[in-house]
Parts: sequence; structure tokens; C-alpha cells
Amino acid sequence: MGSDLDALCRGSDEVISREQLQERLDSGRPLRVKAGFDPTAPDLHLGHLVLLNKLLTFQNLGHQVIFLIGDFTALIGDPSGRNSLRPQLSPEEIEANVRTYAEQVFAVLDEERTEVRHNSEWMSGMSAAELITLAASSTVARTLERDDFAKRYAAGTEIRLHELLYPLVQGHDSVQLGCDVELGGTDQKFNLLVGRDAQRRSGQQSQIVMTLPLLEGLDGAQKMSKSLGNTVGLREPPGEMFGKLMSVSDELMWRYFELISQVGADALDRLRDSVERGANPRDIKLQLAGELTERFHGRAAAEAAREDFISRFSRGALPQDVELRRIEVGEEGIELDVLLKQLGLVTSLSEARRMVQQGAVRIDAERIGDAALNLRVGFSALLRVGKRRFARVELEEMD
RNA sequence: GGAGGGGUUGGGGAGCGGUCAAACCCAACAGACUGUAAAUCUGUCGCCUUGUGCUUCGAAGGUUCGAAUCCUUCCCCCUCCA
Repeated sequence: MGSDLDALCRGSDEVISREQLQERLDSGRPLRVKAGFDPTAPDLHLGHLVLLNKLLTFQNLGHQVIFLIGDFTALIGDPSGRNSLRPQLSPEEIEANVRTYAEQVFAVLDEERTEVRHNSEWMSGMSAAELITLAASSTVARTLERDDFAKRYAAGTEIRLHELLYPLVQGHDSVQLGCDVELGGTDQKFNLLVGRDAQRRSGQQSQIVMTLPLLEGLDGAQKMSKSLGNTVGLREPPGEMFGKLMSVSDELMWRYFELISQVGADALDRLRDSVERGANPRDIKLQLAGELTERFHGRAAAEAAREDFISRFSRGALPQDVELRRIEVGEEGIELDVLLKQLGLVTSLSEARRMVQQGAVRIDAERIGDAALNLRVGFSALLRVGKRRFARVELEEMD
């Protein structure tokens, strides 16, 4: 059973400390393992999957997993890893986000064996006096050690007082929950360590801290984050999910394999070898997209998404499921650019004209060069702008 | 409270009286190519009735033939001093 430790630590960035983790595993009791997620957006994405997978590993080994929803900390908005403060969310927005979290999480974790908690349970009832006591447990100097705070302070970017409370609250969560282990991204290291101090101060055994690498977003450069618009949401439709994963660069694909796929290390090595020997990275990527899509949408949907992708992009076929839109026009008809805008295929007439000029607009299969092309009642066709925007239209007579 | 610096088109960031719808980079979009919605290359990237057109450079006024660029007031941000 010594291999439990290896399985748990695999893929982690840092474990503080392995020895302590081993000791606690040796105690034989199920460990209480926390990972917190702030409901700052309605959807979890593949970036969160890195942590969820690790929680799953703990869960499968019989440990007690705690999914902590930071509905209180979301009020603060953790600026970890950012160079500026976050906009604060309203309680209503947070509540709406909280509701969508559970179902997404249990696409990965076993609901029966997961403890779902909210830090508002103990935080929202806290008095001002208690909060001051909590704040007194740390120092300004200590808090400013946190890398992003230090940088912002040095750069003269504003740091609001409430932001300094974030690590303390997170640490307090660990005390409340009696955690043995807390997981987080590498940018969470400081906050996780505060939990150790807080527990020691409260007479608890300090939790073991495990940091996991941050998953890069679709751009391959910055971490996956809703605010950067480079995410793949866990709830996105299968076609979208599959397509987005296929748009990942060949290089980034390996990172995704390492961090979020369930392909084992050995199998991954074999895949790398096969590309070395000339295999088409596209085919490996199809496997990645297939695996993840299947995990969240089931085998049939994943298969369909794959078929659709191949026929659409490898063979240039048109999508089958384009919704028919009926547009009413007068006797004089309608110009192509105006129609494209009405259909939402472009955002302005100027854009419509540009698209036509660039040869991006087709009616059925025919490329159109005249943006002012007049279309009359009875016109019916599949309009296409670029590779990804489609609309099936029928022009009807206005009443 | 005092002294300075700054707010520019999605992001970053030039411009500092006309040649500015506004450099450049990134993102995005399109085309070509391809092994894929990868990579690479090329192009586009405020709006419209495409014109010596219209609306933009924190807000409102003003000076000027002419302002993102100068002046006034206001709002917001930053730094240093207290």
C-alpha cells in the first residue's frame, strides 16, 4: 500500500510535506481532504478538472473528500495570480453560481461520498469583533509576502484592505472543517499555507498542502480562466467541447493529456513515441477530445461529436443541424449584408461587407462577391460566413 | 492635507495642434495552405446611405480655419511627502 502515496502525489507540483502525508496515511483513518472553489462564474471548466481529478483519486482510495464552495470568499474575490483586484460579485450572482456547481462536480466525483460545504456556514454569521480577532492572527508583513500582493505593492497597484483577509478566511475554513489535506493550484500556495498556521494556532494538526499545476487555456499562454475567455466549460455541448479541444495547438495537447486526461503515464509515453515516429498529431488530439467529451457527455455524444467534426472539417461537409430561420421581407426584398446582420452572422453591416470582400460568405456552396446582392421573397438557402457560422434561411412575405 | 504623474479604439501601448479612425504588439476574424478549428503565410479588425460621410481618444465646456493633442471645470487612478 506504499504506492498510495505515489498515486496521490502524481502530477502534483509540490506536497508539503510528503513525509507528513505518509504519516497520516499510515494512521489508517480516512483523511479529510478539502479543495475550495469560489463561485465567481456559473461554470466550472477543464482548469478545475485538474483539482477534481485529484480529489477523485483521494476519494477512490477511501478518503473523505470535501468540496468547499467559497460562497463567502467569493464576496472578496481572490486576486491570486492576478495583477489587479477582481470585481466583487453581488450575493445574488454568487447564489446563482453556487446552484450550478454541484451538478457539474458530480460528473466527476461520487456524490454519495462527497461532503459539500459552504464557507458562508461559519463566515456569514461571524461578528465584526470575531473578524477582527481573525485578522489579528496574522501580520501585514506576513501577508505582503504573498507573491502577487508583493508585486502589486511594489508596482503601486492598488490593494484593497478586504483582499488581505482572503488568505485568513481560507485558512479559517480549514480549521472549521478539520482538514488533513488541502489541494489548490500553484497560485494558491500562500493561502494553503495560511491554513497550516491557522490550524496550529487552534491546536489542530496542520494540514498537508498539495499544489497542482495550473492548466493553460486554449490560447496556450495564460492559465485557463473565465475572465480570459480561454476556457472549455464542463457543461458545454459535446460539439463545442470536442471542437475546442481540437483547436488546441499540437504542443498544448500534451499538457492537457498530462493534467486532465486519465491516460496513464505509460500510455502517454507511447503516444508521444508514435508521434515521434510520424503519427499525425491530429489523430492523437482526436483521442484527447474524445476522452474528455465522453467523460462529460457519454460515449454516444462523444462519438457523434467526433463524426461531425471529421465530416465537417476533414471532408468539408456542411453541418446538418442548422436551424431554419424565417425572415419577413417586403416586396423590394433584402440585401445580403442586411440579412447577414439580421441573422446575427455578423455584428454590423461593415463587417458583412468585409466578410464578403474577403470571400468568406457563401450562399449554399457558392462564394458571393456582392454584399448588396438583392434577395427576394421565396429565397431559401444555407448561408455561411467563414468556416463556423451558418444559418438556414427562408424569406417570407411580410404581412 | 501638500507636490507630481496619468485616464487613447477587446487587452497592452504609441501619439502630444493639421499628413489621426488614430503606430506597434497581442487577441479575434477571414483567406491560402495543411496533417486539424495545430503550425505557417497573407489580409481584415469604429459605424454607415463608401463619402472631400458620420461618431470615437475619462466627462462637460472653451481657444483655434482645424484638437486625442492647448485652456477651464469636473470625475476616476497612481506615486512621493505628511
